[in-house]
Amino acid sequence: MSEKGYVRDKEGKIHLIFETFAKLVNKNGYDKLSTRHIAKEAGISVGTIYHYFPGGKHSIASGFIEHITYQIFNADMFKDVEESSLHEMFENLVRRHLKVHRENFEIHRAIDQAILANRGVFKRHIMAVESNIHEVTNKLKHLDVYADIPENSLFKILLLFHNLLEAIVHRHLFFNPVFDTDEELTSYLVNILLFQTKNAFKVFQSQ
Amino acid sequence: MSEKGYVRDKEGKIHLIFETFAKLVNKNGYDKLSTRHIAKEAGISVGTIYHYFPGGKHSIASGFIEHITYQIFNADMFKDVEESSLHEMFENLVRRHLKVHRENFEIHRAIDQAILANRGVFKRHIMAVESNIHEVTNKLKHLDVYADIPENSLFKILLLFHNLLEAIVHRHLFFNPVFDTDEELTSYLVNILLFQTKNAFKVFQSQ
Amino acid sequence: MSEKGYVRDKEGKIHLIFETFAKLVNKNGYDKLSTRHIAKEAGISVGTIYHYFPGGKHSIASGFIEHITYQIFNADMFKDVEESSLHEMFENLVRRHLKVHRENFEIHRAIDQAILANRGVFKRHIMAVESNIHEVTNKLKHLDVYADIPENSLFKILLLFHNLLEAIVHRHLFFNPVFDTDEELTSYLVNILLFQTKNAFKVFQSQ
Amino acid sequence: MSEKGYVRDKEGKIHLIFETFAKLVNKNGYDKLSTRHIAKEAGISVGTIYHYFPGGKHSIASGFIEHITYQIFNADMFKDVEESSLHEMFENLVRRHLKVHRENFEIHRAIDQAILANRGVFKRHIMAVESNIHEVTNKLKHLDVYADIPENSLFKILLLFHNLLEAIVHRHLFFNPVFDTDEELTSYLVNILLFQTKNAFKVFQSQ
DNA sequence: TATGAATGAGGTTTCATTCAT
DNA sequence: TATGAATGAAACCTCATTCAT
Repeated sequence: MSEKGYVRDKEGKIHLIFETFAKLVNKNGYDKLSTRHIAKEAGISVGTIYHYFPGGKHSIASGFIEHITYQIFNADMFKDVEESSLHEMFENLVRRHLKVHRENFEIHRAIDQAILANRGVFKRHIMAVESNIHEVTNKLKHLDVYADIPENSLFKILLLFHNLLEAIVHRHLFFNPVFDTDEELTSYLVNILLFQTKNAFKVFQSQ
Repeated sequence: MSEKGYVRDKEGKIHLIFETFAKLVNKNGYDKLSTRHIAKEAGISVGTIYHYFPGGKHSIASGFIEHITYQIFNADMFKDVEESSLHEMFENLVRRHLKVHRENFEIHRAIDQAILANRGVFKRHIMAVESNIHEVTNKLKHLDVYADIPENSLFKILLLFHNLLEAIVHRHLFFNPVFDTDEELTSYLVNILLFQTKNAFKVFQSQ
Repeated sequence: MSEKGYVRDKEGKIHLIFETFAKLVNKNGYDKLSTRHIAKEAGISVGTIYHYFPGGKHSIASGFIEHITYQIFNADMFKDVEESSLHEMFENLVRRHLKVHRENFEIHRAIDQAILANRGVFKRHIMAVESNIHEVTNKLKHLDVYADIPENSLFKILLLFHNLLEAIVHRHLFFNPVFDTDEELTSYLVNILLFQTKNAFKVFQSQ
Repeated sequence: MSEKGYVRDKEGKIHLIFETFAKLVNKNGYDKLSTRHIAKEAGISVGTIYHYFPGGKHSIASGFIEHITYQIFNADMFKDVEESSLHEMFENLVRRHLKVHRENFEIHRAIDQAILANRGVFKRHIMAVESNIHEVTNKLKHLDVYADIPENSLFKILLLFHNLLEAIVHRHLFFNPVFDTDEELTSYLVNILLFQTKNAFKVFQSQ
């Protein structure tokens, strides 16, 4: 039994809980989820869950959000941009975003529910997003294309970008599916994102 | 007033239930809400609630949404538009939208929760929005400014408009408050809405 | 509107209620049955049901039992008996009895439940059986084969006969299905019934 | 005794629940019984009951049946049989059977209700009876008197025996009390049982 | 006669959480 | 660390029944 053994075991448990959480949410939705269900499905005891997540179900959701924030929005999305291919890049980005959401439809819906239902989750979500976008900013600012933009402006632009993307995709998927095809949605979004980008740069230049 | 202490008043009861629902949601949020609480607060029996809303809490939310859809988006918002004042009109519109949401913050958050949690509510919500926007379309199409737009195009434009507005405001209020002031949010939204409008008209003209 | 019109209407309502009762019991069992369900299915109001059956669900069950007691045990079953064909007659009788129960399986199970659950139903059931067997006795005593048996003996024999039949069939159908085929059950029952009959007559002759 | 006021005692809890179940059924009948009442009377929480009996009331009944099946029918009943005393043995047996039922009248009626009302209880009941009679068979087959009978024949004979006994006693007690005295019932039953036994052996010998 | 709105007690079940082991 | 028995509040919903209309 190595010293690290315990730690790895601990991480394994947490991973197992997240995994089971995702599995059950995808199956039955966030509502029907309970700590007991997770425990049973994961083959561990409720006590163990509370040991790692003292806040219970919402706590797990909170943790899970941090876990997947990167998946939704990261530096790779903006890496290979050149002025000429901006449109194309946005298209890929939107498509990827849609894909991620479609593949884990229930998970993302569940996260929205958790955020709306619990103030604590709400706060940790905001912090997770912010920290993630800071990370993205830090990675991008070294690239030539973004070198001229002040760091805090870049941060703000990315934040708005992220939010616009999330807002429209979630609205379409979870609240009001108004686009008949993904193509339609993509083209709509790309247009708006391009517009926002131009705008943002204008604002930045006038500063 | 009978000895039994109850009065027959179908309309009044339903109204009372909606009223109490709103009151309690505003006070404690949708999560903490139960049919029992509503019954107690309204001074009626649980049975009565289930008599009118066999689906319980979600059913009430569902009904309530239809009840207030008009408040969020209606023809008056677009009445006094003239090309010159488009910007101004959008500003008023956004401000009004924000105001409505701020005044009933918890209600609107609750509705989002209900939609995410329950497929039935989701469906009725979509239908309510659609029917409301149809109504708006019917009222606007007689005005000179909109006379040249085919009815189904006008409908689609308004629907996208409505969704964009809702998407961004809800995201800002309930998920990720990125604007420091309402002014900032308003200006951001007006810009995007103007852009979308121009775009929509361009699309329409090219048809 | 004839004077009889009201009466016929009344009988029609009662008939409708019985019919609906049977229908719903057969569909969902006695447990899941409620006055409301009957009312809804029959297209009448709960009030009407209570008007005719002030005791509610159990009251209907009670009435229904009287309604079908005859079906289970009647004079026709014993009419064409001649010493030689006693075995055959019993066989037909048992087969018929089984058939009646199989065709209305849930109804008969429901009746047993009602009798066990409610003292009033229990009492009315006993009275119904007794009165029915009295009727059977009265019809049979005029036949040559039964002419020599004193009326009260005939009554007692028939009562025991009825009970033995019911006891074994109900046990087999509702509690402990031990016979693999209906043939097996029939032969078992015929044997016992023949034995009981001989015995009964012996007892009677020795009186 | 902890400050929390609860003790960990799995076996004891289950026993206590059965005990309380029996107590309350005897007092008010199966209908009026609820998990809430049991919890209150037993001084434990509703949750505990559902922890051990996830199916609630019917589940408890189910368990209880297995618990008392032995009491109704067991090897001891057939131990001291010698050809000469067969009649006497049956008499004791019937008397004992009646006594057991009289002493727990409501319990046995409740069990019948539970079996009729719930398919799950029905199934577990059948299995319990079968397994019990298997056990009885295993014990008896070593005795000289039963040595000549093939095991599966002995099983079948005992099963039919058990059912006949139960059928007639339950019918008399719970559905149609036709015997004026226990003596009368006993003599009737002994006769039929003797007859069945002879029959069964005849069948067996002809095989 | 017939209706069905209204009652509210009471049933089943689930839940987050604690804590002795 | 890990367990899972125990809690008991509270959710859900249904029910028989009444009574003004």
